[in-house]
Amino acid sequence: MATDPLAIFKERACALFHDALAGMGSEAKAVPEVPPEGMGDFAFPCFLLAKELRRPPADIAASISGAIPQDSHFSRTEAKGPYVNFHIDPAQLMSAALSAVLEKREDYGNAEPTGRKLLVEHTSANPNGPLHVGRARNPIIGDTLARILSRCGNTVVTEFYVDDMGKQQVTLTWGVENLKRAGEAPHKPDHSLVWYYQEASRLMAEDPKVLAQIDAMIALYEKKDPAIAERVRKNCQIVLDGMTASLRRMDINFDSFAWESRYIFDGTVDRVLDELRALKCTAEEEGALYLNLEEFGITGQESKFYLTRGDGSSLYSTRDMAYHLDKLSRYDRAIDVLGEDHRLKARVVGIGVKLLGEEKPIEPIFYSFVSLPEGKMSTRRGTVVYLDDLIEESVARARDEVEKRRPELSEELKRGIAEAVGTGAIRYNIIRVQAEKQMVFKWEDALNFEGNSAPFVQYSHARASSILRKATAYESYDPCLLTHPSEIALAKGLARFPSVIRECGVSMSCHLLAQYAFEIASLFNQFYRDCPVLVAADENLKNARLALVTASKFVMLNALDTLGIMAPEEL
RNA sequence: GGACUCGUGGCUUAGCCAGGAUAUAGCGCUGGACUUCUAAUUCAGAUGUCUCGGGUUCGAAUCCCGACGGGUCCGCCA
Repeated sequence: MATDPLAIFKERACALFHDALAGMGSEAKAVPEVPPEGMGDFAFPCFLLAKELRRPPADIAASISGAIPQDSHFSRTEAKGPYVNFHIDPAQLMSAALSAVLEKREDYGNAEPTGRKLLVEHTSANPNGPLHVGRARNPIIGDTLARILSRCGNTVVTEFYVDDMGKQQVTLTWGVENLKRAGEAPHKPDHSLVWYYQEASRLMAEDPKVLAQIDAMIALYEKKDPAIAERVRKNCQIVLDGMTASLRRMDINFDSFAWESRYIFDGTVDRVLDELRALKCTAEEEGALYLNLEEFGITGQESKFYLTRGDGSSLYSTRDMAYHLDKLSRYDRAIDVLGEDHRLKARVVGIGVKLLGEEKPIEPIFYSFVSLPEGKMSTRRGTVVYLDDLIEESVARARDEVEKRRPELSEELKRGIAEAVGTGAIRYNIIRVQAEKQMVFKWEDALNFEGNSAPFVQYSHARASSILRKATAYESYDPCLLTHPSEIALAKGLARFPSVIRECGVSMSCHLLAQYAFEIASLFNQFYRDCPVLVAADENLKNARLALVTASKFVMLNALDTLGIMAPEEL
């Protein structure tokens, strides 16, 4: 059974079009496009054929259209200017869409298994304080992408790369071990520890003795001192636990954690350095090994890329090369979700990994920063909006709305709805924007529950659920009874879901899925307005509409699930 | 200074990779729809030199070059 109900129509249209074209003596191939509203379902442009056949495009379209025989899949095919447009027979489409969704249900939209195992590395934030809204774009993109790629038939593993070797983590540990906090500490561990990091950073900047102590700790750490490693890791783990707790609330979970220090302590970084040292494109300068980037097309001041310090100790990107070699040996594809500040580094790590003999590429996805209206966010300076505060605020606002709209619901139900709406709205509002566009964080946008938002989709899903709750189960349905334009438009939308998932996976972009979810919800709302279900004219029409409602509910559910957003039965 | 990236109604945004038929939507604005399966909904209307200038093309929001504006990077930090 076909997973994609549109595929059979598309193939048929292509075959008919090319048969007609062959009849005119042309071997040319044309790819169908999606025409504007009301002009059918597949459009074949005839511009490219104009040159070969030496006739105007509109002429060719008319001839081809005339040569296409009547076909049961299509209600009509017509030439419209320079295009040949195919209109899918609405009854056939309705039938194909409904049977595809109702057969696959929760799995509708999933592709056949590829047999490939992928790793999506995301978040990987320095464990020196709680996640802020700027960084939150990373886990939301990463988790959504993992869900999309999984529906595309891959086995997907998500991983958090824990940077436990950085100066920031040592600074945090120095703070925890040397500073005494006055007053009450915040309850959540990451929020409690960030004070030590901020305070230690401040002291380090004004007091050279503090700086010296921290530098001494770093030196010891780099000599692979196990005791200090344990002290630093302990604090990293505490902050990490706080971060993952916040993310869990948005249904973001990690399958594994890779600790940066591991690659130092188990000797893989040393092996990587030995191999790099032997290459022609590396050289040393006062004991420091560097990679000459000029021959890779990266010129200017950044053409010398340092791999070690003068004392031979490794640098961040070198350790990243070791990590990526390990990843690529374990998985068929390695995808990294990275902030735009990592663009150059990611390129260099990619070059390094290739030089070290790895054939598979690292596939980075970049996103631009989320800033505040008054400037960029910084944990060190404390100019941030913490993710936890945003979640609290969003859930509280959702709670107010539920209280206002559904006072009769039980306490437990209201709490569950507020949580789903509050966290869903955050995920949606971040994922709906293309990753590479920069965003300015505004509370009013982040807490938008109307229009293009998660609650809009959740609300439509709840409406569908409500109808199904009140209806008695139908035995069978006749898709031919569904002929209202709103019903047809909705069915066409439902039929598109598998190709939307595929497109998101191929282009590795998540914002298209949010847009699709919104479109389906909007189509469902129009159907809801135009076509009464429970009080339909007769029993047969009611059953057919119940089938359409059921299918719509599954598609909205699947789209929301792929976006990592809960779909409550009631709102 | 060099490199990368983004620039689409008042605000936010899709389309750009694979150029083609009236540029997608949301917010906001004006006006309408709750005796109707949940109005977090819906309908109508106003709002655009697709940053600017060149080029390629029968045809450019889309490709190329240049400029301008925002962001980011250019450390033996991470």
